[in-house]
Amino acid sequence: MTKNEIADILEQIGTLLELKGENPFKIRAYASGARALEAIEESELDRLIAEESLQSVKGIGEALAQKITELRTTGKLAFFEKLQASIEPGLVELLQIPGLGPKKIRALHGQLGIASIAALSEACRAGRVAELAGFGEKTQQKLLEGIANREAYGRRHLWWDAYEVAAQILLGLRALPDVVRAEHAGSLRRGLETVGDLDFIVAARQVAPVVDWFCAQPGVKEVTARGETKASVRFSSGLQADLRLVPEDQFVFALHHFTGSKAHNVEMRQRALARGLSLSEWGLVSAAGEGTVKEKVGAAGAARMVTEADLFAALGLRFIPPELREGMGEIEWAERADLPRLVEESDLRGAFHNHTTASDGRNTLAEMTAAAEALGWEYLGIADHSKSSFQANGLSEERLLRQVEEIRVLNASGRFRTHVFSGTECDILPDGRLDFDDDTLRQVDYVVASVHSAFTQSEEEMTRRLIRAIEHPLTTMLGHVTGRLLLRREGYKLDFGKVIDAAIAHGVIIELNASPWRLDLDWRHWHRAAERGLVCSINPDAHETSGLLHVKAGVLAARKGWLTRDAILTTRPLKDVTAYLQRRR
DNA sequence: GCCGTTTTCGGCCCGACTGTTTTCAGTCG
Repeated sequence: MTKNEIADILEQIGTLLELKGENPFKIRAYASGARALEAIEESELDRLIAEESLQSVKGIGEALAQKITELRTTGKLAFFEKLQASIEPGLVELLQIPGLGPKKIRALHGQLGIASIAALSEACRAGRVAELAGFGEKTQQKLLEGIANREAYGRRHLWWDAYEVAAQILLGLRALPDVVRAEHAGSLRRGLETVGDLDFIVAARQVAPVVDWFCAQPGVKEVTARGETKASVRFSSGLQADLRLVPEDQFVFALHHFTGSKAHNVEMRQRALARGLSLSEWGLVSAAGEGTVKEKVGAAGAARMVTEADLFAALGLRFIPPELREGMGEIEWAERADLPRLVEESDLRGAFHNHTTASDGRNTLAEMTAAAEALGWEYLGIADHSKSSFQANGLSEERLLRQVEEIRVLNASGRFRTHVFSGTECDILPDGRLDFDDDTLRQVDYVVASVHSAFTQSEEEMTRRLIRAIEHPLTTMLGHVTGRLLLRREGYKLDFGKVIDAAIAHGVIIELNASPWRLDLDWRHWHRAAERGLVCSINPDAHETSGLLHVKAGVLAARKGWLTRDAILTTRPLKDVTAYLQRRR
């Protein structure tokens, strides 16, 4: 079991103990034990266990040392299993409702016997929750809203989660002997930040074995439809997946149709009609009803229609990448043949805004650097939290300066080919000031300024606050500008036009936070913003080594925002980035 | 459950906001 997996279990123990009403300090001991464990490197952990000296680590005592050792050596923990069995699983689920913490859940369970979201919903509607001490009408109403939101959100899934499932299925489909062509389609292929369901388009020599294989995928909870041309399944995660089987000569049309979006398809069909053609998922035919596309675009043209590029060409268009197919002007651009060459994952040479165990990350500076080196990155920016982010173990001035020194030593050692930039994710205080004084800020290579508090300010206050941070001469870039958490929390209210104008005027970068939960600033703003000169930085906001991979989601969002390599700082080589940052200091 | 030059028991412990209260508990980031 990896150290982060062990830390996860310590966290879960903390949560379960909270629900039991345990001593809060004991609960915190589990959380801080998890933090302490993350700050140890894997090889070091094995050495400490072998030497029975885990207790020498601050935050790990006798009890935690024993539990960590048991998990590392056996992969299990009897104490944890017993604890899990002693608590109704529905209570853990209740923690997902905003406004409900362990205390309130205990009251609901103890006094009303509520142990599931469904039971909570029923009790709220019956007015029984408002009658409890410590609860009231407003709380009851808020809980109902939270449950309703959760249900609405529950119908969609993060792109990243959907992609992980879809990528495996696509690989499997393509490996089947009967499959000629297979692609995924829908909002997943368009790289939308959330995905409703998965669509797979397959051309196969034989249908039945493909359908059988699809319905037998691991995690399939229910087969909701199963026929000659289509099968639908639902996974235990709630994610739905459709498989569509089409003849090989219709594959391109089906792929284009099911990739969408609806707005894009409507425009494409109108364009076809204007040329006397009719476009559908089945093909491109004469709109008069008689004859096929061969008579309209020539036999040679129809014979060549094996890729989407052929389909677009038949309508006088350059190929439109799926990410741009949102009905937001892409067809006019493709007609003029000047679609931008969108950024690609291979263009990236590094990333800023990453965390280590110094604040709330789960891997050490050396582990994060090694992971960046393994990705072939020329540079890695570290930006741990600043002092006001107590909840995230933000760094004081002293700890920040110590980290700057640690990074200087690491760079000088030549241990990694990847250069590390020292930075800070500096809180923007409610009045727009930064969390560190200028002397401290001048010690780091760059500053990511982010909001982590007072989310409920008015649009005017929040806009003024961000602009004040932008005007600070030492701000390099803004972090997750709206603070949204996809499917969980809306971003705060903001006048985007004013903030973007200010950023351009002061040469401040805005990050495209590539965390699959954020993807913030939203892709919908980027096309216009970049045209006006805004520079983007694709930042994974990684809190562990695997989080660096999230730049993949960031690149997709950037492509949806029409961004080219030139608009993105993190595609530039180390030499240029270094010069850029030095000009800003 | 962890910690310790006020040390083996008693303290640990950020601040804003909300909704419930009439001085504060619970939640959140």
